[in-house]
Amino acid sequence: MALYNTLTREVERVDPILPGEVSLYTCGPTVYNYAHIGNLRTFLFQDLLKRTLQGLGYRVRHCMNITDVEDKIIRDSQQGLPPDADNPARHAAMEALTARYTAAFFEDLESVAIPREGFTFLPRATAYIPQMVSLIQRLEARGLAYAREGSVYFRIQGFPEYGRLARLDREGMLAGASVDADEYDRDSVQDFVLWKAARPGEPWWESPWGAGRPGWHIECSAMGLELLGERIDIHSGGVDLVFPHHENEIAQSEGCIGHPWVRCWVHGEFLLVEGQKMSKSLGNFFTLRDLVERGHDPLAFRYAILSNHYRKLLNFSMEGLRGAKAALDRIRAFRRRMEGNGESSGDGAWKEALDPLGRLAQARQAFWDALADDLNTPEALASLFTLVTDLNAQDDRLPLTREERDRVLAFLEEADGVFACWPADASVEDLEVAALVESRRAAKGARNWAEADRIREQLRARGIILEDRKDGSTAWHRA
RNA sequence: GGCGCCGUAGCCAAGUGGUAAGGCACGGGACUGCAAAUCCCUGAUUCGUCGGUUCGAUUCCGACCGGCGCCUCCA
Repeated sequence: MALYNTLTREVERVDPILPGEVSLYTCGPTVYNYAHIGNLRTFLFQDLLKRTLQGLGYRVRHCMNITDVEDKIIRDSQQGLPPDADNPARHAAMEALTARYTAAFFEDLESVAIPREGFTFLPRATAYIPQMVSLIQRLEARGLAYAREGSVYFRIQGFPEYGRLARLDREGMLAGASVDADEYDRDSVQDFVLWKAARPGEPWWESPWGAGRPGWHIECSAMGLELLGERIDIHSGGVDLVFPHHENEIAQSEGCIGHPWVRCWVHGEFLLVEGQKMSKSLGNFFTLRDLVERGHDPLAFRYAILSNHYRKLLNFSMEGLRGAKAALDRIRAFRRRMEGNGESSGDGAWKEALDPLGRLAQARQAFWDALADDLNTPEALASLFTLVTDLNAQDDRLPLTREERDRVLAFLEEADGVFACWPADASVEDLEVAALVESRRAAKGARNWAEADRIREQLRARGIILEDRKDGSTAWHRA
Protein backbone atom coordinates (compact mmCIF):
# COMPACT_ATOMS: atom_id res chain seq x y z
CA MET A 1 0.00 0.00 0.00
CA ALA A 2 1.35 3.39 -0.96
CA LEU A 3 -0.10 6.77 -0.02
CA TYR A 4 0.71 10.39 -0.68
CA ASN A 5 2.15 11.69 2.56
CA THR A 6 1.60 15.40 3.05
CA LEU A 7 4.57 15.49 5.39
CA THR A 8 7.01 14.54 2.62
CA ARG A 9 4.86 15.45 -0.39
CA GLU A 10 5.59 12.06 -1.88
CA VAL A 11 3.80 8.80 -2.43
CA GLU A 12 5.28 6.44 0.13
CA ARG A 13 4.84 2.84 1.09
CA VAL A 14 2.85 2.35 4.24
CA ASP A 15 4.78 0.17 6.65
CA PRO A 16 2.62 -0.28 9.71
CA ILE A 17 4.29 -0.10 13.08
CA LEU A 18 2.63 -3.35 14.04
CA PRO A 19 2.78 -5.94 11.26
CA GLY A 20 -0.61 -6.51 9.72
CA GLU A 21 -2.34 -3.80 11.67
CA VAL A 22 -2.85 -0.15 10.80
CA SER A 23 -3.86 2.55 13.23
CA LEU A 24 -5.93 5.22 11.55
CA TYR A 25 -7.14 8.49 13.00
CA THR A 26 -9.54 10.52 10.90
CA CYS A 27 -10.88 13.93 11.74
CA GLY A 28 -14.62 13.67 12.10
CA PRO A 29 -17.54 16.04 11.96
CA THR A 30 -18.41 19.09 13.99
CA VAL A 31 -22.00 18.31 14.81
CA TYR A 32 -23.87 21.59 14.63
CA ASN A 33 -25.69 20.99 11.34
CA TYR A 34 -26.34 18.38 8.66
CA ALA A 35 -23.25 17.23 6.83
CA HIS A 36 -23.03 18.64 3.32
CA ILE A 37 -21.78 16.66 0.34
CA GLY A 38 -18.34 18.22 0.63
CA ASN A 39 -18.01 16.90 4.17
CA LEU A 40 -19.24 13.58 2.92
CA ARG A 41 -16.56 13.44 0.27
CA THR A 42 -13.94 13.48 2.97
CA PHE A 43 -15.65 10.76 4.99
CA LEU A 44 -16.05 8.66 1.86
CA PHE A 45 -12.36 9.04 1.10
CA GLN A 46 -11.51 7.89 4.61
CA ASP A 47 -13.87 4.96 4.26
CA LEU A 48 -12.20 4.08 0.97
CA LEU A 49 -8.82 4.18 2.66
CA LYS A 50 -9.97 1.89 5.45
CA ARG A 51 -11.72 -0.57 3.16
CA THR A 52 -8.72 -0.72 0.85
CA LEU A 53 -6.37 -1.44 3.73
CA GLN A 54 -8.74 -4.15 4.90
CA GLY A 55 -9.03 -5.54 1.40
CA LEU A 56 -5.26 -5.76 1.26
CA GLY A 57 -5.31 -7.83 4.42
CA TYR A 58 -4.65 -5.32 7.19
CA ARG A 59 -6.61 -5.08 10.35
CA VAL A 60 -7.48 -1.43 10.90
CA ARG A 61 -7.96 0.29 14.22
CA HIS A 62 -9.94 3.32 13.20
CA CYS A 63 -10.66 6.26 15.43
CA MET A 64 -12.87 9.14 14.32
CA ASN A 65 -13.68 11.99 16.66
CA ILE A 66 -17.01 13.72 17.02
CA THR A 67 -16.46 17.38 17.77
CA ASP A 68 -19.28 18.33 20.08
CA VAL A 69 -17.90 21.51 21.61
CA GLU A 70 -16.89 24.40 19.43
CA ASP A 71 -17.76 28.04 18.73
CA LYS A 72 -20.58 27.44 16.27
CA ILE A 73 -22.09 24.74 18.43
CA ILE A 74 -22.10 27.12 21.36
CA ARG A 75 -23.48 29.95 19.28
CA ASP A 76 -26.37 27.89 17.91
CA SER A 77 -27.19 25.98 21.05
CA GLN A 78 -27.24 28.88 23.49
CA GLN A 79 -29.71 30.98 21.57
CA GLY A 80 -32.95 31.27 23.45
CA LEU A 81 -31.45 30.59 26.83
CA PRO A 82 -31.90 33.34 29.43
CA PRO A 83 -28.76 35.35 30.12
CA ASP A 84 -28.66 34.02 33.64
CA ALA A 85 -28.94 30.37 32.65
CA ASP A 86 -26.69 28.24 34.84
CA ASN A 87 -23.90 26.04 33.57
CA PRO A 88 -25.83 22.73 33.70
CA ALA A 89 -28.59 24.29 31.60
CA ARG A 90 -26.03 25.53 29.09
CA HIS A 91 -24.45 22.11 28.84
CA ALA A 92 -27.84 20.51 28.42
CA ALA A 93 -28.71 22.86 25.57
CA MET A 94 -25.41 22.12 23.88
CA GLU A 95 -25.86 18.38 24.25
CA ALA A 96 -29.38 18.52 22.86
CA LEU A 97 -28.06 20.13 19.70
CA THR A 98 -25.08 17.86 19.25
CA ALA A 99 -27.05 14.68 20.01
CA ARG A 100 -29.50 15.55 17.28
CA TYR A 101 -26.89 16.23 14.62
CA THR A 102 -24.72 13.34 15.68
CA ALA A 103 -27.65 11.02 15.05
CA ALA A 104 -28.32 12.67 11.69
CA PHE A 105 -24.66 12.32 10.81
CA PHE A 106 -24.64 8.58 11.35
CA GLU A 107 -27.85 8.22 9.38
CA ASP A 108 -26.16 9.97 6.47
CA LEU A 109 -23.10 7.76 6.78
CA GLU A 110 -25.26 4.64 6.80
CA SER A 111 -27.01 5.67 3.63
CA VAL A 112 -23.70 6.02 1.80
CA ALA A 113 -22.56 2.64 3.11
CA ILE A 114 -20.28 3.77 5.90
CA PRO A 115 -21.41 1.60 8.78
CA ARG A 116 -21.03 2.80 12.32
CA GLU A 117 -19.73 -0.63 13.32
CA GLY A 118 -16.73 -0.04 11.07
CA PHE A 119 -15.21 2.36 13.56
CA THR A 120 -13.12 1.06 16.41
CA PHE A 121 -13.49 4.29 18.38
CA LEU A 122 -15.93 7.16 18.02
CA PRO A 123 -14.97 9.48 20.86
CA ARG A 124 -16.89 12.65 21.60
CA ALA A 125 -14.67 15.56 22.54
CA THR A 126 -16.64 16.40 25.67
CA ALA A 127 -15.96 12.94 27.04
CA TYR A 128 -12.21 13.60 27.01
CA ILE A 129 -11.90 16.89 28.86
CA PRO A 130 -9.70 15.39 31.61
CA GLN A 131 -7.29 14.00 29.01
CA MET A 132 -7.10 17.40 27.34
CA VAL A 133 -6.41 19.14 30.64
CA SER A 134 -3.73 16.63 31.43
CA LEU A 135 -2.14 17.08 28.02
CA ILE A 136 -2.06 20.84 28.45
CA GLN A 137 -0.49 20.44 31.88
CA ARG A 138 2.25 18.30 30.42
CA LEU A 139 2.88 20.97 27.80
CA GLU A 140 3.07 23.57 30.56
CA ALA A 141 5.57 21.44 32.41
CA ARG A 142 7.72 21.31 29.30
CA GLY A 143 7.55 25.04 28.85
CA LEU A 144 5.49 24.79 25.67
CA ALA A 145 2.33 26.27 27.11
CA TYR A 146 1.55 29.31 29.19
CA ALA A 147 -1.58 30.62 30.87
CA ARG A 148 -2.95 34.13 30.43
CA GLU A 149 -6.09 35.33 32.13
CA GLY A 150 -7.64 31.92 32.35
CA SER A 151 -6.66 30.82 28.83
CA VAL A 152 -3.69 28.68 27.89
CA TYR A 153 -1.59 29.09 24.75
CA PHE A 154 0.92 26.97 22.89
CA ARG A 155 4.32 28.60 22.57
CA ILE A 156 5.35 28.27 18.93
CA GLN A 157 8.85 29.48 19.68
CA GLY A 158 9.42 26.36 21.74
CA PHE A 159 8.70 23.99 18.87
CA PRO A 160 11.22 24.40 16.04
CA GLU A 161 9.39 21.91 13.83
CA TYR A 162 6.33 24.15 13.67
CA GLY A 163 5.23 24.76 10.08
CA ARG A 164 6.79 21.63 8.62
CA LEU A 165 3.57 19.94 7.56
CA ALA A 166 2.07 23.01 5.93
CA ARG A 167 5.51 24.23 4.76
CA LEU A 168 5.05 27.61 6.26
CA ASP A 169 7.98 29.72 7.22
CA ARG A 170 7.51 31.88 10.26
CA GLU A 171 8.35 35.08 8.48
CA GLY A 172 5.70 34.39 5.86
CA MET A 173 3.19 33.58 8.54
CA LEU A 174 3.81 36.83 10.29
CA ALA A 175 3.50 38.77 7.08
CA GLY A 176 0.24 37.17 6.11
CA ALA A 177 -1.21 37.01 9.57
CA SER A 178 -4.49 38.74 10.03
CA VAL A 179 -5.37 38.12 13.60
CA ASP A 180 -7.15 39.99 16.26
CA ALA A 181 -4.14 40.21 18.52
CA ASP A 182 -6.06 42.37 20.92
CA GLU A 183 -8.51 39.77 22.02
CA TYR A 184 -6.06 37.81 24.09
CA ASP A 185 -2.71 38.65 25.44
CA ARG A 186 -0.40 36.23 23.74
CA ASP A 187 3.39 36.22 23.66
CA SER A 188 3.27 35.91 19.91
CA VAL A 189 0.38 36.30 17.51
CA GLN A 190 1.18 32.88 16.08
CA ASP A 191 0.63 31.15 19.38
CA PHE A 192 -2.64 29.28 19.36
CA VAL A 193 -5.07 28.60 22.13
CA LEU A 194 -5.20 25.27 23.96
CA TRP A 195 -7.77 26.20 26.54
CA LYS A 196 -10.19 29.11 26.38
CA ALA A 197 -11.33 31.00 29.45
CA ALA A 198 -15.11 30.95 29.79
CA ARG A 199 -16.95 34.00 28.59
CA PRO A 200 -20.40 35.02 29.75
CA GLY A 201 -23.13 32.94 28.21
CA GLU A 202 -20.93 29.95 27.42
CA PRO A 203 -20.92 26.48 28.92
CA TRP A 204 -17.72 25.70 30.77
CA TRP A 205 -15.69 23.06 32.59
CA GLU A 206 -13.59 23.37 35.72
CA SER A 207 -9.87 23.37 35.09
CA PRO A 208 -6.60 24.27 36.80
CA TRP A 209 -6.89 27.61 35.01
CA GLY A 210 -10.45 28.26 36.06
CA ALA A 211 -13.70 27.85 34.18
CA GLY A 212 -13.18 27.31 30.49
CA ARG A 213 -13.41 25.03 27.50
CA PRO A 214 -10.95 23.29 25.21
CA GLY A 215 -9.46 24.85 22.10
CA TRP A 216 -10.28 23.35 18.77
CA HIS A 217 -7.08 21.38 18.08
CA ILE A 218 -6.41 19.86 21.47
CA GLU A 219 -9.22 17.30 21.29
CA CYS A 220 -7.68 15.35 18.43
CA SER A 221 -4.31 15.24 20.14
CA ALA A 222 -5.84 14.09 23.40
CA MET A 223 -8.12 11.46 21.91
CA GLY A 224 -5.61 10.22 19.37
CA LEU A 225 -2.95 9.76 22.01
CA GLU A 226 -5.38 8.17 24.43
CA LEU A 227 -7.02 5.73 22.03
CA LEU A 228 -4.43 4.97 19.35
CA GLY A 229 -1.25 5.74 21.23
CA GLU A 230 1.96 7.66 20.80
CA ARG A 231 2.71 6.25 17.37
CA ILE A 232 -0.02 6.31 14.75
CA ASP A 233 0.32 5.00 11.22
CA ILE A 234 -2.08 7.26 9.36
CA HIS A 235 -3.93 10.43 10.20
CA SER A 236 -6.24 12.03 7.71
CA GLY A 237 -8.72 14.79 7.04
CA GLY A 238 -9.67 17.36 4.43
CA VAL A 239 -6.96 19.52 2.84
CA ASP A 240 -8.18 22.54 4.71
CA LEU A 241 -7.09 20.89 7.94
CA VAL A 242 -3.42 20.82 6.97
CA PHE A 243 -3.16 24.26 8.46
CA PRO A 244 -3.78 25.11 11.15
CA HIS A 245 -5.50 22.06 12.59
CA HIS A 246 -3.02 19.31 11.83
CA GLU A 247 0.00 21.54 12.16
CA ASN A 248 -1.17 22.39 15.64
CA GLU A 249 -1.98 18.80 16.47
CA ILE A 250 1.58 17.87 15.63
CA ALA A 251 2.94 20.68 17.79
CA GLN A 252 0.81 19.67 20.76
CA SER A 253 1.25 15.94 20.50
CA GLU A 254 4.92 15.83 19.66
CA GLY A 255 5.66 18.66 22.04
CA CYS A 256 4.19 16.46 24.70
CA ILE A 257 5.55 13.01 23.87
CA GLY A 258 8.89 14.22 22.51
CA HIS A 259 9.00 12.09 19.38
CA PRO A 260 7.22 11.80 16.02
CA TRP A 261 3.56 10.95 16.39
CA VAL A 262 2.05 10.20 12.98
CA ARG A 263 3.84 8.38 10.17
CA CYS A 264 1.68 9.42 7.31
CA TRP A 265 -0.66 12.37 6.91
CA VAL A 266 -3.20 11.98 4.14
CA HIS A 267 -5.55 14.68 2.95
CA GLY A 268 -8.60 14.56 0.74
CA GLU A 269 -9.30 17.33 -1.75
CA PHE A 270 -12.33 19.56 -1.78
CA LEU A 271 -15.50 19.31 -3.75
CA LEU A 272 -16.79 22.05 -5.99
CA VAL A 273 -20.39 22.21 -7.12
CA GLU A 274 -21.04 23.31 -10.68
CA GLY A 275 -17.56 24.77 -10.77
CA GLN A 276 -17.70 26.79 -7.61
CA LYS A 277 -17.11 26.36 -3.94
CA MET A 278 -20.34 25.42 -2.25
CA SER A 279 -22.10 28.22 -0.54
CA LYS A 280 -25.64 28.89 0.47
CA SER A 281 -25.66 32.26 -1.29
CA LEU A 282 -24.74 30.69 -4.62
CA GLY A 283 -27.54 28.19 -4.27
CA ASN A 284 -25.20 25.28 -4.84
CA PHE A 285 -25.12 24.01 -1.30
CA PHE A 286 -26.30 20.43 -0.91
CA THR A 287 -26.68 17.92 1.83
CA LEU A 288 -27.12 14.26 1.08
CA ARG A 289 -30.73 14.67 2.11
CA ASP A 290 -31.22 17.25 -0.63
CA LEU A 291 -30.01 14.78 -3.23
CA VAL A 292 -32.20 11.99 -1.94
CA GLU A 293 -35.21 14.30 -2.01
CA ARG A 294 -34.49 14.93 -5.64
CA GLY A 295 -34.70 11.22 -6.23
CA HIS A 296 -31.02 10.35 -6.38
CA ASP A 297 -29.63 7.05 -5.17
CA PRO A 298 -27.26 7.68 -2.24
CA LEU A 299 -25.02 4.94 -3.57
CA ALA A 300 -24.80 6.73 -6.90
CA PHE A 301 -23.46 9.67 -4.92
CA ARG A 302 -21.00 7.37 -3.21
CA TYR A 303 -19.93 6.07 -6.61
CA ALA A 304 -19.65 9.57 -8.08
CA ILE A 305 -17.27 10.48 -5.28
CA LEU A 306 -15.25 7.28 -5.27
CA SER A 307 -14.80 7.19 -9.03
CA ASN A 308 -12.65 10.32 -8.82
CA HIS A 309 -9.21 10.39 -7.31
CA TYR A 310 -9.25 11.65 -3.72
CA ARG A 311 -6.43 14.16 -4.25
CA LYS A 312 -8.08 15.90 -7.15
CA LEU A 313 -10.56 18.68 -6.98
CA LEU A 314 -13.89 17.15 -7.86
CA ASN A 315 -16.46 19.19 -9.70
CA PHE A 316 -19.76 17.77 -8.59
CA SER A 317 -22.77 18.25 -10.85
CA MET A 318 -26.18 16.71 -11.31
CA GLU A 319 -25.10 15.62 -14.77
CA GLY A 320 -22.11 13.89 -13.25
CA LEU A 321 -24.33 12.23 -10.68
CA ARG A 322 -26.58 10.87 -13.42
CA GLY A 323 -23.53 9.60 -15.26
CA ALA A 324 -22.38 7.87 -12.12
CA LYS A 325 -25.74 6.19 -11.77
CA ALA A 326 -25.59 4.98 -15.36
CA ALA A 327 -22.09 3.59 -14.89
CA LEU A 328 -23.16 1.92 -11.68
CA ASP A 329 -26.16 0.36 -13.40
CA ARG A 330 -23.83 -1.28 -15.87
CA ILE A 331 -21.99 -3.04 -13.08
CA ARG A 332 -25.20 -3.95 -11.31
CA ALA A 333 -26.66 -5.35 -14.52
CA PHE A 334 -23.53 -7.39 -15.03
CA ARG A 335 -23.84 -8.76 -11.55
CA ARG A 336 -27.42 -9.85 -12.19
CA ARG A 337 -26.32 -11.42 -15.43
CA MET A 338 -23.68 -13.47 -13.66
CA GLU A 339 -26.22 -14.53 -11.07
CA GLY A 340 -28.31 -15.99 -13.86
CA ASN A 341 -27.34 -18.96 -15.97
CA GLY A 342 -26.58 -17.32 -19.25
CA GLU A 343 -28.27 -17.35 -22.61
CA SER A 344 -26.30 -17.45 -25.78
CA SER A 345 -27.39 -15.60 -28.85
CA GLY A 346 -24.71 -17.61 -30.53
CA ASP A 347 -23.91 -15.46 -33.52
CA GLY A 348 -22.37 -12.24 -34.64
CA ALA A 349 -18.80 -11.20 -35.00
CA TRP A 350 -16.78 -10.73 -31.88
CA LYS A 351 -13.31 -10.08 -30.73
CA GLU A 352 -12.17 -13.56 -29.83
CA ALA A 353 -12.86 -16.29 -27.37
CA LEU A 354 -11.05 -15.73 -24.14
CA ASP A 355 -10.28 -17.65 -21.02
CA PRO A 356 -12.76 -16.21 -18.52
CA LEU A 357 -10.84 -17.25 -15.45
CA GLY A 358 -7.56 -15.99 -16.80
CA ARG A 359 -9.18 -12.71 -17.74
CA LEU A 360 -10.73 -12.50 -14.30
CA ALA A 361 -7.41 -13.07 -12.56
CA GLN A 362 -5.84 -10.33 -14.65
CA ALA A 363 -8.59 -7.84 -13.83
CA ARG A 364 -8.45 -8.71 -10.15
CA GLN A 365 -4.72 -8.10 -10.07
CA ALA A 366 -5.05 -4.78 -11.87
CA PHE A 367 -7.88 -3.76 -9.57
CA TRP A 368 -5.90 -4.23 -6.38
CA ASP A 369 -2.69 -2.87 -7.85
CA ALA A 370 -4.50 0.36 -8.70
CA LEU A 371 -6.03 0.72 -5.26
CA ALA A 372 -2.76 -0.06 -3.54
CA ASP A 373 -1.16 2.72 -5.56
CA ASP A 374 -2.43 5.71 -3.62
CA LEU A 375 -6.08 4.72 -3.97
CA ASN A 376 -6.25 5.05 -7.73
CA THR A 377 -9.96 4.32 -8.01
CA PRO A 378 -10.39 5.53 -11.62
CA GLU A 379 -7.88 2.94 -12.73
CA ALA A 380 -9.32 0.23 -10.50
CA LEU A 381 -12.74 0.84 -11.99
CA ALA A 382 -11.33 0.83 -15.50
CA SER A 383 -10.02 -2.69 -14.90
CA LEU A 384 -13.44 -3.70 -13.67
CA PHE A 385 -15.23 -2.20 -16.67
CA THR A 386 -13.00 -3.83 -19.23
CA LEU A 387 -13.70 -7.13 -17.50
CA VAL A 388 -17.43 -6.45 -17.69
CA THR A 389 -17.22 -5.67 -21.40
CA ASP A 390 -15.09 -8.71 -22.18
CA LEU A 391 -17.18 -11.17 -20.22
CA ASN A 392 -20.44 -9.76 -21.52
CA ALA A 393 -19.16 -10.31 -25.03
CA GLN A 394 -18.01 -13.80 -24.21
CA ASP A 395 -21.26 -14.66 -22.45
CA ASP A 396 -23.26 -13.48 -25.43
CA ARG A 397 -21.72 -16.19 -27.58
CA LEU A 398 -20.55 -18.89 -25.25
CA PRO A 399 -22.23 -18.73 -21.86
CA LEU A 400 -19.87 -18.88 -18.93
CA THR A 401 -20.16 -22.00 -16.82
CA ARG A 402 -21.77 -21.92 -13.43
CA GLU A 403 -18.39 -22.19 -11.79
CA GLU A 404 -16.97 -19.35 -13.86
CA ARG A 405 -19.98 -17.20 -13.03
CA ASP A 406 -19.51 -17.90 -9.36
CA ARG A 407 -15.87 -16.96 -9.53
CA VAL A 408 -16.79 -13.70 -11.22
CA LEU A 409 -19.44 -13.05 -8.59
CA ALA A 410 -16.90 -13.68 -5.86
CA PHE A 411 -14.68 -10.98 -7.35
CA LEU A 412 -17.57 -8.56 -7.69
CA GLU A 413 -18.32 -9.16 -4.05
CA GLU A 414 -14.66 -8.64 -3.17
CA ALA A 415 -14.56 -5.39 -5.15
CA ASP A 416 -17.79 -4.30 -3.54
CA GLY A 417 -16.03 -4.71 -0.22
CA VAL A 418 -14.24 -1.51 -1.20
CA PHE A 419 -16.78 0.31 -3.34
CA ALA A 420 -19.93 -0.90 -1.60
CA CYS A 421 -22.04 0.26 -4.52
CA TRP A 422 -23.31 -2.94 -6.10
CA PRO A 423 -24.45 -5.13 -3.23
CA ALA A 424 -26.29 -8.36 -3.92
CA ASP A 425 -30.03 -7.76 -4.11
CA ALA A 426 -31.31 -8.91 -0.78
CA SER A 427 -34.89 -7.75 -1.15
CA VAL A 428 -37.36 -10.59 -1.37
CA GLU A 429 -40.39 -8.73 -0.04
CA ASP A 430 -41.80 -8.29 -3.51
CA LEU A 431 -43.95 -11.33 -3.93
CA GLU A 432 -46.33 -8.84 -5.43
CA VAL A 433 -43.88 -8.05 -8.17
CA ALA A 434 -43.40 -11.74 -8.83
CA ALA A 435 -47.16 -12.17 -9.11
CA LEU A 436 -47.46 -9.32 -11.60
CA VAL A 437 -44.59 -10.69 -13.62
CA GLU A 438 -46.34 -14.04 -13.70
CA SER A 439 -49.64 -12.59 -14.90
CA ARG A 440 -47.75 -10.66 -17.53
CA ARG A 441 -46.14 -13.88 -18.66
CA ALA A 442 -49.60 -15.35 -19.10
CA ALA A 443 -50.71 -12.30 -21.07
CA LYS A 444 -47.66 -12.64 -23.29
CA GLY A 445 -48.46 -16.29 -23.81
CA ALA A 446 -51.87 -15.21 -25.06
CA ARG A 447 -50.18 -12.58 -27.24
CA ASN A 448 -52.09 -9.94 -25.34
CA TRP A 449 -49.42 -7.28 -25.80
CA ALA A 450 -51.56 -4.45 -24.50
CA GLU A 451 -51.98 -6.17 -21.17
CA ALA A 452 -48.29 -7.11 -21.09
CA ASP A 453 -47.31 -3.49 -21.68
CA ARG A 454 -49.80 -2.26 -19.13
CA ILE A 455 -48.16 -4.41 -16.45
CA ARG A 456 -44.71 -3.33 -17.56
CA GLU A 457 -45.71 0.31 -17.18
CA GLN A 458 -47.41 -0.35 -13.89
CA LEU A 459 -44.18 -1.82 -12.53
CA ARG A 460 -42.03 0.85 -14.08
CA ALA A 461 -44.05 3.44 -12.21
CA ARG A 462 -42.96 1.64 -9.05
CA GLY A 463 -39.33 1.73 -10.13
CA ILE A 464 -39.18 -1.84 -11.36
CA ILE A 465 -37.57 -2.52 -14.71
CA LEU A 466 -38.39 -5.77 -16.49
CA GLU A 467 -36.05 -7.68 -18.72
CA ASP A 468 -37.48 -10.37 -21.00
CA ARG A 469 -35.10 -13.18 -21.70
CA LYS A 470 -34.78 -15.38 -24.71
CA ASP A 471 -35.91 -18.43 -22.81
CA GLY A 472 -39.22 -16.74 -22.04
CA SER A 473 -38.45 -15.89 -18.46
CA THR A 474 -38.54 -12.34 -17.14
CA ALA A 475 -36.00 -10.83 -14.78
CA TRP A 476 -36.49 -7.53 -12.97
CA HIS A 477 -34.51 -5.01 -11.01
CA ARG A 478 -34.96 -1.66 -9.44
CA ALA A 479 -34.22 1.44 -11.47
C1' G B 1 4.12 38.56 -0.85
C1' G B 2 4.92 33.00 0.85
C1' C B 3 3.56 27.71 -0.01
C1' G B 4 0.94 24.49 -3.38
C1' C B 5 -2.48 22.27 -7.01
C1' C B 6 -4.86 21.81 -11.73
C1' G B 7 -5.63 22.48 -17.36
C1' U B 8 -6.15 15.18 -21.64
C1' A B 9 -12.33 14.16 -26.81
C1' G B 10 -19.40 17.20 -25.58
C1' C B 11 -18.90 15.90 -20.04
C1' C B 12 -16.05 12.99 -16.09
C1' A B 13 -11.24 10.88 -16.08
C1' A B 14 -6.35 7.29 -15.81
C1' G B 15 -1.64 7.32 -17.56
C1' U B 16 3.57 6.74 -19.41
C1' G B 17 10.31 9.57 -22.14
C1' G B 18 8.41 5.69 -27.34
C1' U B 19 3.84 7.13 -29.79
C1' A B 20 -3.36 8.32 -25.74
C1' A B 21 -7.13 3.29 -20.22
C1' G B 22 -12.09 3.51 -18.60
C1' G B 23 -17.07 5.72 -17.77
C1' C B 24 -21.24 8.95 -19.31
C1' A B 25 -23.60 11.25 -23.44
C1' C B 26 -24.09 11.09 -29.11
C1' G B 27 -24.55 8.41 -33.93
C1' G B 28 -24.93 3.76 -37.13
C1' G B 29 -25.90 -1.58 -37.00
C1' A B 30 -27.49 -6.51 -34.57
C1' C B 31 -30.95 -8.71 -31.21
C1' U B 32 -36.37 -7.70 -29.45
C1' G B 33 -43.95 -8.20 -30.26
C1' C B 34 -42.52 -3.40 -27.84
C1' A B 35 -38.92 -2.66 -24.25
C1' A B 36 -34.77 -3.51 -21.06
C1' A B 37 -30.05 -5.58 -21.04
C1' U B 38 -26.09 -6.91 -24.25
C1' C B 39 -22.90 -7.11 -28.50
C1' C B 40 -20.46 -4.91 -33.06
C1' C B 41 -18.84 -0.27 -35.36
C1' U B 42 -17.79 5.01 -34.79
C1' G B 43 -14.86 9.76 -31.72
C1' A B 44 -8.58 13.25 -29.50
C1' U B 45 -3.16 12.62 -35.89
C1' U B 46 -3.60 14.63 -30.14
C1' C B 47 -2.94 15.68 -24.25
C1' G B 48 -3.85 24.87 -22.27
C1' U B 49 0.01 28.10 -25.39
C1' C B 50 5.03 29.04 -26.89
C1' G B 51 10.02 27.68 -26.51
C1' G B 52 14.09 24.21 -24.75
C1' U B 53 16.46 19.20 -23.65
C1' U B 54 16.10 14.45 -26.50
C1' C B 55 16.65 9.97 -31.87
C1' G B 56 11.73 10.78 -29.83
C1' A B 57 7.65 14.59 -24.86
C1' U B 58 1.22 14.53 -23.38
C1' U B 59 4.96 12.70 -19.95
C1' C B 60 11.45 16.39 -18.20
C1' C B 61 12.93 21.96 -17.99
C1' G B 62 11.53 27.26 -18.72
C1' A B 63 8.14 31.15 -19.83
C1' C B 64 3.27 32.55 -20.58
C1' C B 65 -2.26 32.07 -20.50
C1' G B 66 -6.41 30.20 -17.76
C1' G B 67 -8.80 28.00 -13.25
C1' C B 68 -8.22 26.95 -8.00
C1' G B 69 -6.56 26.12 -2.79
C1' C B 70 -4.02 27.36 1.91
C1' C B 71 -1.32 31.35 4.82
C1' U B 72 -5.28 30.77 12.10
C1' C B 73 -14.16 29.86 10.76
C1' C B 74 -14.09 25.80 7.05
C1' A B 75 -14.23 18.51 4.86
